[in-house]
Amino acid sequence: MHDIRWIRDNAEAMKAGLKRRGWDGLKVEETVAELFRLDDERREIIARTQRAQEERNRLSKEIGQAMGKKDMALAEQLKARVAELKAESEGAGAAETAAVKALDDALLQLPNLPLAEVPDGADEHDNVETRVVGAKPVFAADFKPKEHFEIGEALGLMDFESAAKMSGARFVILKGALARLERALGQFMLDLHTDVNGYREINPPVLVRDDAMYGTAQLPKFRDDQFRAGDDFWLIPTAEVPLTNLVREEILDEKALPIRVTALTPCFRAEAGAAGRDTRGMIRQHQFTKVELVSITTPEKSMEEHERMTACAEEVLKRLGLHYRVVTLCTGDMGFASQKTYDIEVWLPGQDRFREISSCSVCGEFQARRMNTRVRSSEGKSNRFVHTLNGSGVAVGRALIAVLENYQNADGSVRIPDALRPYMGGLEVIAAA
RNA sequence: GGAGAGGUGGCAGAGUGGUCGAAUGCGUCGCACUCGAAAUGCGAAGUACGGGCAACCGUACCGGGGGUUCGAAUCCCUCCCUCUCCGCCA
Repeated sequence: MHDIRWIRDNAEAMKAGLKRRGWDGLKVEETVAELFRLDDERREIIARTQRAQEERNRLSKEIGQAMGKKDMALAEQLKARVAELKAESEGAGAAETAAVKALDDALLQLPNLPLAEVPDGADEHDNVETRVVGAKPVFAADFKPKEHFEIGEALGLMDFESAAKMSGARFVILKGALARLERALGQFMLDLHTDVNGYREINPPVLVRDDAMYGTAQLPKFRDDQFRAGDDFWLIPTAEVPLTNLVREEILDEKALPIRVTALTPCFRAEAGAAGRDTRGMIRQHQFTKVELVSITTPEKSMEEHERMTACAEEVLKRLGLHYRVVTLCTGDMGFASQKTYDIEVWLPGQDRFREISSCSVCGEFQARRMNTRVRSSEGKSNRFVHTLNGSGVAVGRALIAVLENYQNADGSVRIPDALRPYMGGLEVIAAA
């Protein structure tokens, strides 16, 4: 969420930012003009309400004093005057509430603005490859690497049909060694982030209320992408939601920052806008496991933290011996709350292309404003909003896909990467029973 | 699910209709004392919004929302949360 005062003072920067986000020029002008109108209205109403309230307070105090002096006649006279003001004052109060809400609703619809260094572009084709790490695995000349679902199904350990019977499309059942492989990947990543990368492990709720979803900006704009649980809860689409909301409505000590937390959770996504995309296999599921990284920092440290977080996620792939590249998302491809995003894309030989396996974003104070999370200032100055960052470290389901495709053998078996063997009871190869 | 007790500043904890943004203690910051520190003494300090070039003024905030009243931290309703007992449950 943006600060209306900042928008007032930096209208041109706001407009330019929205245009870089891909907004139509006319829509930008209309939107900003409407914000100004709502804010003018709001301030005028507030001023009016306050004047009315001031008068009421003053007279009420006089009533108290009159009664103290036992001057009942004066008190009654004053009461009559306050009663007259009352209706006016109440109407003004209601108008104020409505005006504040109207402005907030409009502000909640605005995406975060891209940083200057973010490349301009319309969609994923304009993302910029920032670095490439490792190399494609080498297969025999006459062997065409299979896709993960072919490998999994042939092994009899990946079952889409049974999943469809009980839950429908976009679900999968992993069995035996593949079920364990997914568990191994999650444990491995969590251990890496806690033991080596300095994150604190959290086991959070996966059901959250509206406020939390507003805090990280899944609501109000992306309601259709979410799963509802009962009347009160949402299923989290990512552990970013509970991890970031850990500090909602807090005023933090600067000494306590940075806060680095990680969690392994199931994630739930309706995939409403993705009909027909990635329907085969387990690339895009309604339910998947992900290890998430979240950092809360001071405004000064967030950019540095962004690089650090991305490196922490990359370390997962390095240790698994997977080939990947890091791309800087262009303005048109970034998420709603992000100022700058690195995607990590892992090489999938079966698909013969890179696919996203992690996304690391710095959100500036965008989420902190929504959550009202601040850092206490040392000397006299007013408290500032913290900066928030989130990144996948990494998506477990997609990591499993990557292991299957990169470590497959011509005979249909799959070698286990060294880093995972301790988590697989020493197993070296997954082969058909 | 049933019964009861609570939710007040960074923390603890008074306050049951008017001068209460709120006693007191702890913690924090400044000053004095001290070679220095501790102890002690004195003093300072909430957040947000509106107005103003500013000093400053005003409004709101005692878990959230609504109500009663001339006036609400205080009374009523409702929701959320915490605790105790009972029931149920992985």
